[in-house]
Amino acid sequence: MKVAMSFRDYQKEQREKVSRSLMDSALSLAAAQGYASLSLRSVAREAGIAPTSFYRHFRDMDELGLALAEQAEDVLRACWKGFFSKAAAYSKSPGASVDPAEAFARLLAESLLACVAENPGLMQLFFQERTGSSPAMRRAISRAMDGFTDVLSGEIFRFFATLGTQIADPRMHAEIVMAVAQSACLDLAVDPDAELPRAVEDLSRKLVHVLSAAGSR
Amino acid sequence: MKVAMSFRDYQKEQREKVSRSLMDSALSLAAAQGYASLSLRSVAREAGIAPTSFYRHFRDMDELGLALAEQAEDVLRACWKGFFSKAAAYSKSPGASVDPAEAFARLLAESLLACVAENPGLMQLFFQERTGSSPAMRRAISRAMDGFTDVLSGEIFRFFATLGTQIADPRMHAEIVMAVAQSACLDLAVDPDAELPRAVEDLSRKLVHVLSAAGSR
DNA sequence: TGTACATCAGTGAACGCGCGTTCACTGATGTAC
DNA sequence: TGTACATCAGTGAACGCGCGTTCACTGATGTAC
Repeated sequence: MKVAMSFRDYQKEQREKVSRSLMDSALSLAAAQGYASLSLRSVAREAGIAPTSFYRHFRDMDELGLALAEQAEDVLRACWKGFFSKAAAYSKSPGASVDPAEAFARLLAESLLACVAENPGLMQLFFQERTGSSPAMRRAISRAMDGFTDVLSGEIFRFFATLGTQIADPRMHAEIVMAVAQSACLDLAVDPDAELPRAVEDLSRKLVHVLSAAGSR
Repeated sequence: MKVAMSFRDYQKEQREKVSRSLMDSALSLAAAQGYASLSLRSVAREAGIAPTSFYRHFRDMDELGLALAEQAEDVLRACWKGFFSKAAAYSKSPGASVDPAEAFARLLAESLLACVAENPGLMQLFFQERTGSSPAMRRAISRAMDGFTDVLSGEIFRFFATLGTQIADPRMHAEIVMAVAQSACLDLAVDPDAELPRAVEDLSRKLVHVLSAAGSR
C-alpha cells in the first residue's frame, strides 16, 4: 500500500530530481563542448530552470563538478564489483580450454567498456578531467583512480595466486592495466562511431599481453 | 659579415616574434587554467599587444591552437629522432651486461620524459587535448599520435629483429607503450612536484615489462 | 629630387552579448498557539 | 477554527564585467615615375 507523502518529502524528492537534472544537463553539454567551457547559466537553461535557482542546489559549478566526479566513481565501483565477482567465479572453476590471463583480461575489458558505453559522458569526464583544469576535480579523480588501482592490484595478485602464479609486483601491473584501459575508455567515449565489440577485442588482447607477461616471469 | 636587413625582412622577423610570443602566452595561460578556457583577449594581454592586433597573426583562437599542436608535434618528432638514433647505436653494439629490452625501455623513457620536462606546457596540451573539446585539435593530435605509433612499431620490430627476436604484433606493442607513456607524460606535466628521475625509473620499469613480454612469447 | 600611392603591423573606440552574482520577492505548505 | 510565523525551492530585475569582433585610423617604410 502506498502511503501518501508529506509535502516535505515530496519537496525533497522534487529537489533531488532537479539536482539530478542539473547534473545530466551539465554532462550532456560537457560531452558536446567540454567540461571547462560550461557555464552556470547554460547548465540552468538546459535543465529548464532560472539561473538563480541553480544556487538552491549547488554553491557553484565546481561543486556540481565534484558531484559528477563522485557519481562517476560510484558507477565505476559498481562496474569493478561486477568484474571482481565474475573473476572470482572463474578462478574457482577455471574453464579448461581458456588461458586464465585471457579470461581475466576479457572479463575486465568487457566490464569496463560496457560501463563506458552505458555512461559515455560520465566516463569521458572522469578520465579526461583527471588531468584537467580544475584542481579540486583533479584531486578527487586522482584519489579515486588510486583507490581503483589499489583494489585492482590486490585482485590481480589474488587471481593469479589462486591459479598458482605468484606475481612479484601487482601494483605495477595494475598501473599499466589502468593506463591502457583509460586510453581505450577515452577513445571509446570520445569517438561516436566507435564499435563496442571491436574495442573490447582490442583492449582484451592488450591486457592479455600485459598480464601474461605477468605470469611468465 | 652581417648584411643589413631590409625593412621588410626586419618587419617579418618582428612579426614572427610576436606570433611566437602569442603562442608562448597561450601555453603558459593554458598550463594555469586549461586550454579550453583561454580567451583571445587574455592571450593578447599576456603577450602585451592590443586585442585587435591578435588578428594580424591568427584568424582566431582555434588557429593558434592548431599552431601549438603542430609545434608540439615537431618537438616530439625531434625527441623520437634522438631516441631512435640512440636505440640504433645500441642495437649495433649491445652492452653485454644489459638486457636489450631494458636498454630500449630506458632510452625511450629518458628521451620522452626529458622532452616533457623541457616543454611541460606544450606536452600537456598535446596529450590532454587529444581527447579535448576542440574537434580540429583532436583530429590534428590524433593524426600525429597515429604517426608516432606507426614509426614506433616499426622501430620496435627492427630493434628486436636485429637482436634475433621476431615480434608478432609490433603495432599492438607500440599502442600499449604509447598508452603507458602518455599516462606518465601527463602525470609528470601536470604535477609540479613530480621528480624527473623517479618518473623515468617508473616508466622505464613498466616499458621493460611490456617489451619483455614482447620478447618472451 | 619630389610626389603620389601601396603595404602592413598595430591601435582605440565602440558594439552587442553572455556571464556570475545579489537582492527582494512569491507562493505553497507546515507549525505553534 | 483562525492567526501569525517559519520554511524553502524558485524567480525576474538589475549590476558590473570580460568577451569577440568591426571599423577607421596611424605611422613607418617601400615603390613608381
